[in-house]
Amino acid sequence: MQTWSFRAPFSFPNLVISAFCLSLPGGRSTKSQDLCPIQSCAMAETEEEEVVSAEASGFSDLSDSEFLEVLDLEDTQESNASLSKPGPSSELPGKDGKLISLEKWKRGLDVSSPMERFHLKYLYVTDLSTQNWCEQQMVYEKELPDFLVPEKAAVLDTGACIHLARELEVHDLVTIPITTKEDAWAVKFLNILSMIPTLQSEGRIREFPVFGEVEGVLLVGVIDELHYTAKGELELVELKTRRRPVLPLEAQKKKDCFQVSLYKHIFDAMVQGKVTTDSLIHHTKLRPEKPLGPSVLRHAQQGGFSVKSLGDLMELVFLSLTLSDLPVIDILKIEYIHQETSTVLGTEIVAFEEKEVRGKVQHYMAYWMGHREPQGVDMEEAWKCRTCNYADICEWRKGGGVHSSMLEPQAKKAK
DNA sequence: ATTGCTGAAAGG
Repeated sequence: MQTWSFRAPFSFPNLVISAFCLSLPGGRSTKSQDLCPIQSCAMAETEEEEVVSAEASGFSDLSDSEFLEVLDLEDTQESNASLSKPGPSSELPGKDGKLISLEKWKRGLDVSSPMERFHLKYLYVTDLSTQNWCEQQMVYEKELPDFLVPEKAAVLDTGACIHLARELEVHDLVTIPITTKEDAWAVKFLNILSMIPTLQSEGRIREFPVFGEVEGVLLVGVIDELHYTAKGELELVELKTRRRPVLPLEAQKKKDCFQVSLYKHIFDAMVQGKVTTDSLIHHTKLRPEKPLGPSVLRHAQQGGFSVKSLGDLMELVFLSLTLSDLPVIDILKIEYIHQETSTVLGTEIVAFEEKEVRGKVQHYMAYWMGHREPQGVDMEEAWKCRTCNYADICEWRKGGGVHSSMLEPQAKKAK
C-alpha cells in the first residue's frame, strides 16, 4: 500500500485523522514526513486517513535520520556491464530461434536513449538542475544509486523538514491510500484543483505541482511557493536552506536559478493551455478511463468534484488552469536561509532569460534523447569532484575532461 | 490477452 498526500486547505470539510500506512518491507521511505519529528508528534489515529497540521511544531533535532540511511542498503541494483561493450553480445539472433530480447539487443548496440535505458517516462525538474551542476554525476546517480554520506543526508533531512514546516503553515496534509499510478496522479490533480482557487482568493500556495513536455521529454516538478505581491504580481519563491551561514557559490546559484527558471517555463505553459492532457497521457502511459480508487473518489467528492475517471479530472485541471485568470509568473525569487538560525543569508531575484533557458534545456535533453554523450565539469569546476561519490570511477575524470569512451586508444597522451 | 515503472526535493 502506498499513500499520497492531499494538500487540504484549512477550510476543507470533514477531515479525518488516521494511521499512517507506510510499510514497504525492506524498502526505505524517503518521505520527509517519516523523518520529521514534527510529524510524528502530529500523528493521531482514528480511522483511515491522517492529517498533519502545523500545530504540532517544535522540531529541531533529527537524530533518526542517520538511522534511516542504514535501510538504504537494500536499494542496490544491477551494476552496468554492457555499457563498455559495444557491438552484439551473446544474444544474437538465429542461435536458438526467436527468443531475442529487443531491449537487450538495443542496449548491446548502445542504440537506446538514456530515457529508455533507465526506464524513465519523465524527468524531475531537479534532475535537470543536478545535470546543470554536473551532468556526469547526475548520470552516475541514475546508473548506480549510491548512499549519501550520513552528514550530507542529515543536511538534506533538515532542509526537508524546514520545508515541511513551512508547507504546513498554509495547509494540512491528508494521507490518501492509493494503489495505482492513476490514483497518484489523481491526487496530484486534486491538489492543483484545490490550490488554484486558494491562490486566487488567499494569495498564497505552497508545493504546487507542475508538469509539461519540454523538448520532447515530460518534466515534473513542484513549486515551493507562489504568491501575489502587494503590487499584484505573481511571485515564485524557492527556499534553499544551508548548513553553513554563508552565501552559495556562483555555481550553486546558477543551478538554483536554472531550477526556478524551469518552473516558470513549465508553469507558464500550463496556464497558457500549452500542456495538453494528450501529451501527459502519451508520456506517462496513464489510462484515463481506468477507475479511480475509492479513497481518491471520496476525496474528489469531498472537494466537490463530480468525477468518475482520471480523464474527467484531467479535463477539470486543464479548464481550471486556463480559465482561472492565472497570470504567468512575474518574479522568480530564491531565498537562502541558514538552517540552524533561519537567518536570511541572501535573496536572488532571477532574470528569466527565455532563450538561454531553452538553449540549456535543449542541450540537456539532447543527452536524454541519446543524441550525445554525457559530459562532466570543466577543469575550472573540478572542485566539485571533491564532494562527488563517483569521483573514483568517473570516466570523465579519467579522460581528463573528455568522456573516455570518446578517446581513441592510441590518442591517449603519447607523453 | 495484458498491462511491469517513479511524490519531487532535500544541499554542495
